[in-house]
Amino acid sequence: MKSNDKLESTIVDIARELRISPATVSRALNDHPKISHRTKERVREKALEMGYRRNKLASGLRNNRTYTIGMIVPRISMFFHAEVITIVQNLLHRQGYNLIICQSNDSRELEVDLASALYSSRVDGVLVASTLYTTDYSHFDVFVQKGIPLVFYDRVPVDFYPAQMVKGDEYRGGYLAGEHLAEAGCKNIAAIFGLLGCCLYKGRYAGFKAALKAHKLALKKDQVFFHELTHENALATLDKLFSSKPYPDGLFTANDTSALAVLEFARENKIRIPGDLKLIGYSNDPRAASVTPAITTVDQFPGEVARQLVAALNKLLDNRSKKIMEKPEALVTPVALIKRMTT
Amino acid sequence: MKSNDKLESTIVDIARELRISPATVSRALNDHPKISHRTKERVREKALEMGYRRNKLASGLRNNRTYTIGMIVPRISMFFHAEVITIVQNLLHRQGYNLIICQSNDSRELEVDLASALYSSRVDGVLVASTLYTTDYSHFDVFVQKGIPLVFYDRVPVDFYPAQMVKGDEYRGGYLAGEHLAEAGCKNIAAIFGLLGCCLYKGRYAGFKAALKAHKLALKKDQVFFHELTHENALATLDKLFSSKPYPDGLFTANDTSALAVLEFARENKIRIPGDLKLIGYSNDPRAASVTPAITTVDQFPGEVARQLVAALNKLLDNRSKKIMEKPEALVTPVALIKRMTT
DNA sequence: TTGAAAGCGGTACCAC
DNA sequence: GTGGTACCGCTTTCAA
Repeated sequence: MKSNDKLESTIVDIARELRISPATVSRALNDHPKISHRTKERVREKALEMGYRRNKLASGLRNNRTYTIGMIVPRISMFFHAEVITIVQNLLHRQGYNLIICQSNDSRELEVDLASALYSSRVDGVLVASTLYTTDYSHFDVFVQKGIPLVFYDRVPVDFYPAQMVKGDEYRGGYLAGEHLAEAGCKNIAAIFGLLGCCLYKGRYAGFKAALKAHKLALKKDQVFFHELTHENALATLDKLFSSKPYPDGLFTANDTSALAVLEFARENKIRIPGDLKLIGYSNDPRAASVTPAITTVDQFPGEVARQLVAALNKLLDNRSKKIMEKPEALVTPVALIKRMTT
Repeated sequence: MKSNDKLESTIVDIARELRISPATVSRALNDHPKISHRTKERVREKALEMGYRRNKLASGLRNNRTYTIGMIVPRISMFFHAEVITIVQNLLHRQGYNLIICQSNDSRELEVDLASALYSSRVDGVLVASTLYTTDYSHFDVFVQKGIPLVFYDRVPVDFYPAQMVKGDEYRGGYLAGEHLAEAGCKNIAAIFGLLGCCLYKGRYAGFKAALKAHKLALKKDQVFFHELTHENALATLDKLFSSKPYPDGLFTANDTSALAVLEFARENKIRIPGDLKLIGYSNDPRAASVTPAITTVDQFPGEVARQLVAALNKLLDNRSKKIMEKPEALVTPVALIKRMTT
């Protein structure tokens, strides 16, 4: 045993062993063009032998680059987000970036903490799908001010915020749903949305309303609900909706969790779907496909979102080193109606 | 504007503004007992005013502590893992730790990269549910050697590995499933497991076999299958299983994804469940509850796993500073049979 | 109660 | 092609 008492072997240790300078070792490990092939070989060999691993803290500190991207999502268990994360991670991994995934649990307080922690870790960029309750985005100001690439997606700021965005075509999604119900012959249509403070539901609601209007159908005030889209809330709303006639013959729920709840409610209350009630959900959650009857829903193409997200990030990362500030722009990703058995 | 040209404000900037030393600023920000209350106030105020944020890279480099824990899971989209992650994150957040979540996509190659990246980031500890294909765990040796807390859970090494473990009671889970089918009167029982290289299926298989044996039932060689538990694989196996009589009257699938596939196959092939075939899955995936008929399954108590995991980690983190090395030990978390409509 | 200064590990500028 | 060295931002002796 030589000097293995020390836990970490550093670039200096390698230099000492090889009787060369730390600078040379650093350059060799970074494949610097001006280092001789032989030296590189020797250094790499020794590094391996000594179990050397670059200390990212040190190099990040020196370089102002950590090759780490932070991502904040409301819940990793949501199908859409899990998909986006997976693809983003794979894409970034290829580029040599690491991804720090953080969950806000839909708590703005936690989101604030997470943003702060990511900044403290000096991530090179941040991807965010905010909580449903985030209306004040000032906890992200620090990234904007320091010129750290920041891209919002899915749940993006409703009011102007000086950052890049990738958003789904919520309006069109809502429109497609409304149109489909109308064309299926529904005359008395109801709908359940999330809170309109969130861009998602704002868009879906607007599109849905427009579609009904285009088909000369009204969306009556007491047939539209806005609340957090949980299983329980959906059941409560259905109780209300089916407490007095006339019952609706078409229902749009702005997520699939609620649509699943509808199925459950219908089964218990002998409401036939699609016979008595036609149903459309949103997100194309796999559960919507596996349930009986399979639920008609709107696909958000998480893969496409992920690709746009990484593309936008890359552009910002490039511009950053070139010190050019791009005007923030909103990219829109497609949606599509997936027709199944509930309509 | 004073010196706001510089993007980052550091402890030195604060010191200069306040005409005190950086050391004092550092101590004030860390709430050092010997700093006067007044100085602390002034520093904190100035820090806020200047938008100062501690640079974790620098403090981590200096302290050999990053207050960051790394976590490697096969897929965040799996219900069990999503649950564990969420609870682990919440627990660690309370303790002031950040969590880096990494996905191996069940690729050992990627797992190796991720382990290396986490070490490079000098995380204070690592939590791992390995890929199905990891049998060589040497990429984690670095953590063992440097005394960095390492805890495996769920998918743990089958052979001895010198690290702490938290594993589900797979044997008992398998036993409960077998016993339940036997007690339901099944005489011709089939089963689908994952590859036995993985501790999960090894345990579930052993328990299941033992239960059948205890009930004087045989598990025939051509009625047991071992393969990756995907939807497609399950359908293929079912084709085989139902290609010739006698058909099984009881089936255990070692995950819920496969059980869902069974439901789909049964529907298409007019097999009545539970009439013709009784079915048990594993994991208590929410989909198993929402489908019709709701699937009997085995709950793994992800919350309990998460708590044990964090407890084990904390113990190691404590011991580390005390420089005591604990003997690695395997903690076992409970499972429970959730009886529903398929049995 | 506070300050001066060394140093964590790696990189890059300036020499040679 | 290689070496010497200052420095990234923060913490922590040691000294006052």
